[in-house]
Amino acid sequence: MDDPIFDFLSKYIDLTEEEKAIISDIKFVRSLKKGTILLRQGDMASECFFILKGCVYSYYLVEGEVKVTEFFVEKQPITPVSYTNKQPSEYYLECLEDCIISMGSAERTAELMQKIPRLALMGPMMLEDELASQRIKYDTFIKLSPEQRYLHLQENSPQFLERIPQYLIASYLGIKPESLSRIRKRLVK
Amino acid sequence: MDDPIFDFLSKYIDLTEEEKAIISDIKFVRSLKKGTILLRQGDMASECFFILKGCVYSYYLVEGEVKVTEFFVEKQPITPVSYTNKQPSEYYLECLEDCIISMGSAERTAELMQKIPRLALMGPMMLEDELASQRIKYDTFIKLSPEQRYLHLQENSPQFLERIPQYLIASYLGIKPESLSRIRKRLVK
DNA sequence: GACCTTTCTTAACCCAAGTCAATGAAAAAC
DNA sequence: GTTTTTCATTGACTTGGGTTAAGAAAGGTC
Repeated sequence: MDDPIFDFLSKYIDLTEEEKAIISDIKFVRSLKKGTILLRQGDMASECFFILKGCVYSYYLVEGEVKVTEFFVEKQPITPVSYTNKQPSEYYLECLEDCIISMGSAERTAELMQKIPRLALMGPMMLEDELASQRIKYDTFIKLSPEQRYLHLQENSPQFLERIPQYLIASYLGIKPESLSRIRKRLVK
Repeated sequence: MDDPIFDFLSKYIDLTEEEKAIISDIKFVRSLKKGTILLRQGDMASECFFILKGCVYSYYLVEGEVKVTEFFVEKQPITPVSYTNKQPSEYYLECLEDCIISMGSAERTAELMQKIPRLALMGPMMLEDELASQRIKYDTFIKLSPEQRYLHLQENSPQFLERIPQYLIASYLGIKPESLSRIRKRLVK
């Protein structure tokens, strides 16, 4: 059983084969085309997600302009703010590639928790990890110039540069595509 | 009993008078002079903090330059990343004014949890709140230009503009003090 | 008050990112 | 395979923040 979900869960908890079977039984997996919108600004998030294959990005639409805040790839969970705080979402979630995604509704989560109560222990651990990485992301952005941010991305997430179009990378770095082109040109020398 | 701590805790949990007495008994409060450093880059955080009075800020030192990431004021908890993940801190915490601060060590927290077990329920709730506000902070920074960030601060945290020197506000907004001066001048017109 | 330190403002000049427009390259659609 | 659309690059020009340096204003101290 080499499902990416179990790979992910094993970071937090050791599951027996029976427990894995229960999870496999309850989980709800969907194939989604590139361009599919998982969550729209203004909508309530009724699901959280786990990416089995593909790539998803989150963005705000500010005066018609896309502002990318995050890329998610294989083995990453996505818990929309809207799912947690029950307010309409401020941002979009969209598939950047054809994706295979496991969807988690409140009902299915409740069913899982009922059948495997100790799964609840994972919640705070995941929250802690999420908070730490969110803080690091903010602090990195603050500390670095656009050029340094590009180098940092090259260093730390080179896969992104290969599979994600440059105009979205530019937005993620807080600059325009033309500026990213120039930065790349500068760096070649 | 109008201690700011109980005001804060009441957001998450209703405490009996006995429980409040236990907390008052265990809590450890210190008066600290302006300029006191609560946490140094490279040090392990052995305490978390709750501000009863005063103002604290966090900053990185990048090539000798101060990069402010956060201001904390009355009724705010401060849980250093280093306290949670047991790694040396990457940033500093310093008193911006004379402060009265309640300090929380792992030992005192354990003692509290033992005497009032249901306090443990608060942990995940606080984490969730922290995560949401951290995300909003990042997203706001990404979405706005320096001038818009200043207007946003003026709108949402006007107290900061009164009690915090402008060169630290500038750093928090990601710009130099001279640029903030110019932005303010532009906006007057 | 006089002195010193810290903070804020202004001005001149520089540079990197934004804007606008054109072109080329690559990918998608037919 | 051709057409159409999307994406990336380049150039000319603008704009806003960085740099440096000087001086003004505000706060503390003796």
